[in-house]
Amino acid sequence: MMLSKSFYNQKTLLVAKNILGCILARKIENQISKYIITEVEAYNGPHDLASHASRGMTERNKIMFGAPGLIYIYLVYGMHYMLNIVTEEEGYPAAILIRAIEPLDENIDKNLFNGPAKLTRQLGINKNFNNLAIYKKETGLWVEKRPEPIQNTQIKKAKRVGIDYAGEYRDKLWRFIYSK
DNA sequence: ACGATGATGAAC
DNA sequence: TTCATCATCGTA
Repeated sequence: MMLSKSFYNQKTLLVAKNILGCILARKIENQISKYIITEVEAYNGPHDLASHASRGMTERNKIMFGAPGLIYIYLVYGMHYMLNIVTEEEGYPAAILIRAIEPLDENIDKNLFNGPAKLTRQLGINKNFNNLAIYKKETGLWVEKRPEPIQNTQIKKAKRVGIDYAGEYRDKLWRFIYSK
């Protein structure tokens, strides 16, 4: 069952926690592969100094100000695409960054997907996905509800990675990690 | 510990 | 138009 647009129109920290354990599905040439979402980060609002949106709207980050459920892709370090999903109502800039997923197929090497750049590379996700809707199957990328419930004790909180410049927001525990 | 690698945004 | 910066990763 695919998560609908309304799922993403909730508080960003809630979306971050609730998407853990859900299934990320990718369809390439009629082949569907599925992965458990295991790690995400929240980039929350105009005041979050770690967020691209903290210095106002630009050509790159304008998707973050858009409707919930839109895909925000950007390139870092000249070579890595980052996969984000926009949260909350239009006009409020926020998104979650997908940092790690785990293949349902146990035969596939998990280590290929345990990083935000590694997973986009594996799934063939690039700038073409920017501004597409993750709640539409024709995008070829969607999220399905949790196959089984998870406990709060399975969710670890941590500081976000690579944002030491973010002042008072540097130490926010806005990174969420799901472990079985 | 460090270099790869290029789009982005702000300054000039 | 230039220039510093960067929500990372693989190799050392």
